[in-house]
Amino acid sequence: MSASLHAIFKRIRAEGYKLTRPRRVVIEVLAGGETHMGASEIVAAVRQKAPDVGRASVYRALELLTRLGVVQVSAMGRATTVYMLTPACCHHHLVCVECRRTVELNECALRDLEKSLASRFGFQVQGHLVEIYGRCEACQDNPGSAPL
Amino acid sequence: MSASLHAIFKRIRAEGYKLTRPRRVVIEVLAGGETHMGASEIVAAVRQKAPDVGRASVYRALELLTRLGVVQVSAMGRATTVYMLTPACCHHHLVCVECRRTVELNECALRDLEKSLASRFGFQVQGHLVEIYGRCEACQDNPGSAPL
DNA sequence: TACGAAGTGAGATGTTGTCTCAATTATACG
DNA sequence: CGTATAATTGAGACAACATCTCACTTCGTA
Ligand SMILES: [Zn+2]
Ligand SMILES: [Zn+2]
Ligand SMILES: [Zn+2]
Ligand SMILES: [Zn+2]
Repeated sequence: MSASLHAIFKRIRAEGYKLTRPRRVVIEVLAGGETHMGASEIVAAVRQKAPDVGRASVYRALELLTRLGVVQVSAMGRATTVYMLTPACCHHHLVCVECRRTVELNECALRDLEKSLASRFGFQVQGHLVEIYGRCEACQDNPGSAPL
Repeated sequence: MSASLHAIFKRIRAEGYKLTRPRRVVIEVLAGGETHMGASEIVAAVRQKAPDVGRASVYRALELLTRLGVVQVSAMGRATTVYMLTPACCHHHLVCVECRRTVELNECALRDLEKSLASRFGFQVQGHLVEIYGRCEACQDNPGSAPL
């Protein structure tokens, strides 16, 4: 799925940042968990593996990793955000706005677009996020019955 | 840009919800403001137009409007979310992970994909969100200098 | 008019995110 | 391998954000 952990670690050092324990554990947790996790879930999982890691450091790590393009933040149609490792082999999300269930898509419609952006805007593309919203089959008849 | 306010109001009633003052004002604020606004900005703007509207109702309206596909929530690479009216004529975001500046794109690479999803997954597509992350020209040389 | 369902405002409460600062540690260099 | 040093950390205070409860209002319908 995502780039190997080793490659990510190397990347952090290459950018001039230290590869510290909090950063390493956050990455491992994201790699081992669900496709996307809330910040509090990440904090809990990190402290299970490394009880001495502070909450602030988890947030700081997530912020850095987002800047590096290693991690992506998404709202998934909600008020609070979730984090995920940026998938190397592109997967987009189909999100049901009623029940919040998601389906992962393995096709990508943006590769060509990305290339053209680099030249048109001088933009150094790190990755992209695509979320398609709607109602899943089950929720089309009984709207407003979101279980989550 | 987005569907006309009148069309949105009609839509709310058509779905069986009441068109109340909080809901109307939230929509007006989103239509009149920046392309995307944080929840607290929305609350402030709403209370300027209608001081008697409670914060909870603003959140409730945003939640409903998101379920209806009228509003989209996005993280824009940050820990806190922003809201925007779902653009009728598709615009995608190019987001700089360093300085948070964004560029709006007016092309859409997903229309065909959307159609095929409907048949393959029985999914009733309401809209989609595309964010492309990277570093803008100015931030490629001096990373970590985010002003915002 | 009486009813019930849907919606609301206020504020308590809970959750999430940020900040400060002394103490610690990863890395480069000798 | 120490040592120097700047980056990074943990703790907990703090601030912002989001949700929940509940009595009250609104509105369509009988
Ligand atoms: Zn659903
Ligand atoms: Zn893609
Ligand atoms: Zn930038
Ligand atoms: Zn599009």
